[in-house]
Amino acid sequence: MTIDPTGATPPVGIASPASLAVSTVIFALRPDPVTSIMTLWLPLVRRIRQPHLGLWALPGGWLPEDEELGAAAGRTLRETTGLSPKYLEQLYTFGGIGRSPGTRVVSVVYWAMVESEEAARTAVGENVRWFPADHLPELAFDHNTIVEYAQWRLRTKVEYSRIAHAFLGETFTLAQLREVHEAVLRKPLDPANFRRMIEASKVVVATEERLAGAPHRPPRLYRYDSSIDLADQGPLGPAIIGSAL
Amino acid sequence: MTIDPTGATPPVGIASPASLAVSTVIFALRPDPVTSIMTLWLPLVRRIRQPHLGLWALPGGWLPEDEELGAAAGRTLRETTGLSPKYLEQLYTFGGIGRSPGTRVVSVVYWAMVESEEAARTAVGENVRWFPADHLPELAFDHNTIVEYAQWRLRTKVEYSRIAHAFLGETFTLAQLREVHEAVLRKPLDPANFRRMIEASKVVVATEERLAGAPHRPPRLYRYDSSIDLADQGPLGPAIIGSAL
DNA sequence: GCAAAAGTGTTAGCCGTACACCCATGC
DNA sequence: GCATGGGTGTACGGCTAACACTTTTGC
Repeated sequence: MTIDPTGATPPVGIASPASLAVSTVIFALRPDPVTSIMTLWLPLVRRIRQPHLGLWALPGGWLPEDEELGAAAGRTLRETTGLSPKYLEQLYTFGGIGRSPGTRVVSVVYWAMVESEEAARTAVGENVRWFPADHLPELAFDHNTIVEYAQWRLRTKVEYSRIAHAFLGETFTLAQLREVHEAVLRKPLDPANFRRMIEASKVVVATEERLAGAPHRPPRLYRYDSSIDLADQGPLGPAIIGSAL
Repeated sequence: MTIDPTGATPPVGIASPASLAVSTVIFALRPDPVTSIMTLWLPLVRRIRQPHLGLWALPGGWLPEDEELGAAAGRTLRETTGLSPKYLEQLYTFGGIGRSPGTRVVSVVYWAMVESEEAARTAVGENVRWFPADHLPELAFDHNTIVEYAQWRLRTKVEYSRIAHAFLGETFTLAQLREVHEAVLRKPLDPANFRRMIEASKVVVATEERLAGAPHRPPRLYRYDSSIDLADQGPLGPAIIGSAL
């Protein structure tokens, strides 16, 4: 009986049972090329090795011995896509035996959000490209499943926590914030009720500035109130917010 | 640039960056020895190796190359505690660099629930013991943090999903089901409103049997309706329910 | 009959939804 | 001034909390 739970000594007599990788599902809001409506997009990288050479996959890499899990997720996505996430949180660990041909690979997967402006700045090349989240090609490994799960998590979490501002810049209008919710939840929201819901949650504070230029009444700009977070994130805390990677 | 996200080939030139372990937080409901009120308990195993020799820890073990993550969690907890969980779900992956002296250990942690009767049958020995969840001793590694997080997950999940029946046997009274909710949420619930809430959710079906023996009106026995599960468990599905390990 | 828990009924308040309506700006 | 989105007011319906009340058993 080998009772050595989560212990420190490596498995005696067992040589490297599985390889440990870290991957990230990154979300950003970008306008649909034809309708201009904001929808969910995510960047993928083309595989330049076997297996699944040529297929699109989530950015990621192997876990170095001296790097924290979240830090490794942030680093690999910055190295491969050039993006700096505003929010990063562990999603799930995928370790199915058959998920990768050859050696067993266990992937600790994170999910992240980047601002729309940051996403627009990204270098898009032959091996990095943005895809609309609900029209993905066939991905490498089990990455289609992973993306599905990440989208589900994003949708549920937008409703009970207030993470939507991670898609936006420092200041934003309530219409922009509503646009985020609508894109994630894939349904229109009543502007009046949305305003009251956000005001009641107290997660935003009004600034004195207004956004001019449009042929309507100029909307007020708001700022996220970092001192308040109503969502009970649990004893682990809410992962990395801001560019504190 | 090593782009090989979640890939198949082991890290080239990097020898076994971290050891992979699997641990489980197991919950059961047992009566408080003095007040007889049902509260949350969990079984721990005493460490019989360094580091943290002698301290109590979560049951677990190393991940074999040919075993699924959930299966390994179920097997190790059965081997160390003799318990068969009725519900098992991945909790979180802990991989902090300093969490274990010596080699880097990444632990994929699961959480589980066992029936009260099953828990009562368990062999309790020198190296396996039940502890009340809110009066734990100092545990090995970061296991205190892990248990905290698991309790938080259990509390939140009891409210939006209907997993409380995993603590109970095949049939149960609504008072017993309410007792589960009260123990997990640590607050009393109105019997009348609880009844209506459960009936509205349609997760239980009434049987014709009643529980006699007490000096009151005998309560009706209910059964869990496996065909209905209102909680949106996401694309990954709800982990293992029943003894299908 | 009496105590105690099972089970039913009723009411008040809160909250999400729907929608009518006024406000302010560019053209 | 007119179209359009920003912003406010209000009323309805469903859900939950609180609690009175009836039912059914063992003693």
